[in-house]
Amino acid sequence: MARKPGSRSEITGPRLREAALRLFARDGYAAVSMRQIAAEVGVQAGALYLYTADKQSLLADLMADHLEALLAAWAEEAPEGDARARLDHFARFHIRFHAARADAVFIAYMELRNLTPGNFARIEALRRRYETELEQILRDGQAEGCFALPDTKLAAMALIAMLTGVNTWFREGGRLSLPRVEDIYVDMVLKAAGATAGPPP
Amino acid sequence: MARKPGSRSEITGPRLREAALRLFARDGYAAVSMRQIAAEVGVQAGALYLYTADKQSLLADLMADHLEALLAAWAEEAPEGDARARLDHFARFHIRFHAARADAVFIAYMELRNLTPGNFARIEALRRRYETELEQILRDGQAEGCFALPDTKLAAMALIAMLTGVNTWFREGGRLSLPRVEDIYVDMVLKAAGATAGPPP
DNA sequence: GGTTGAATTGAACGGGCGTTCAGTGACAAT
DNA sequence: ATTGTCACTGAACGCCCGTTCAATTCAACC
Repeated sequence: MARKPGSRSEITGPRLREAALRLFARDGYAAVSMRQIAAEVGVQAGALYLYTADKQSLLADLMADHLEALLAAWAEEAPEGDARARLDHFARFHIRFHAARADAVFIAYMELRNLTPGNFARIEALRRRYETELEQILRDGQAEGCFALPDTKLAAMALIAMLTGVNTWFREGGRLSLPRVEDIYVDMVLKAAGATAGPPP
Repeated sequence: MARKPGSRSEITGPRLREAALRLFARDGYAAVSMRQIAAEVGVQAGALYLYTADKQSLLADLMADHLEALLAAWAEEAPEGDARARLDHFARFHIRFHAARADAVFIAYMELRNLTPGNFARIEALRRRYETELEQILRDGQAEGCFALPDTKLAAMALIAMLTGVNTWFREGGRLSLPRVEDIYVDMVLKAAGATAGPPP
């Protein structure tokens, strides 16, 4: 047996990426073997190398794609208005986007140490760009006089850590709906930023 | 050659735990081999099994010890006073304790998925106990009327995520000293909790 | 319907894994 | 000086790892 009936690269390629994403998120990059991924795809291990140079770039590409999708999605929202409204928007966007891609988020935060230095730099630069988006909002708010923050850089990291933390416990169908979670976090985020009172939720 | 000169179990035991802690934190549990740990200790791999039943319980014990030390240290601080002062105290304690044990913190958050179900339950129960300590402060503050929180459970998780995030970037000798970082985070934490104004920092 | 190129197999490569255990040298107590 | 236990070695067990490659079969086009 060699080539399988119905086989097409536009099918196997994405399936490889989906399987790798799920398995890496569940068990960790180091604990998942190429043979396990191949079995999930329904293929022998050797066939994977038609779609990725090696295991390392499979991981790096998954992470880079996730972060690029994140930046692209945020760029598309491009909120207008005062800093308060934009921070509200950012918090909701972050929670919503991350809740919809739990596996990719998990990998992008947990598997950084398994990247080679070159790949790490590439990924880290993308993450930094996203952080800067929030930092800009905080700086603008500071300038407009509607936020009160001792350090915008720290605040950006603190708020992102808080928002990303949602992913560790949120499950669809739990005690709270996602919009309700958004409301609660927006309230805390705005308060933490020292936002002057705006329209009540 | 068999027994080595100067060898004593009170020495090798701790050295094993220190080496495992450092290597697990740096490379991840799955990526570190017993032979690597042994080399770090200066011993052959087989000798490790005089000090741990297997690799899995080595990890579980490191995590349990960390969380038990955390709970014990917090119990010893036992802050008195109103909820606002206790929340201030908790935030500073959390940042200080975690900054001093970056490796253990990292492992306790990142390697949960490498625990067997039994060990996972044991560790998770300890973490939950710590979360409850904060939640109690928030509930008391809510009752005292000095906090304004839509959901104390969520707030507890959100604040812990924010505080623990410090560990991802804080390095001794960086732009900000630890006490300064504490001040900044306490400010944001109190604001996020909707704390009514107290003494300025 | 024949040809060509794409998709895949299956075996092999060298190496590392966690764990066990008989053997051995060093220390402590007598 | 002898004994007994403690701490450790070194080899072995069976197994899995990431990656390569010749051979093979299918799909697509002429």
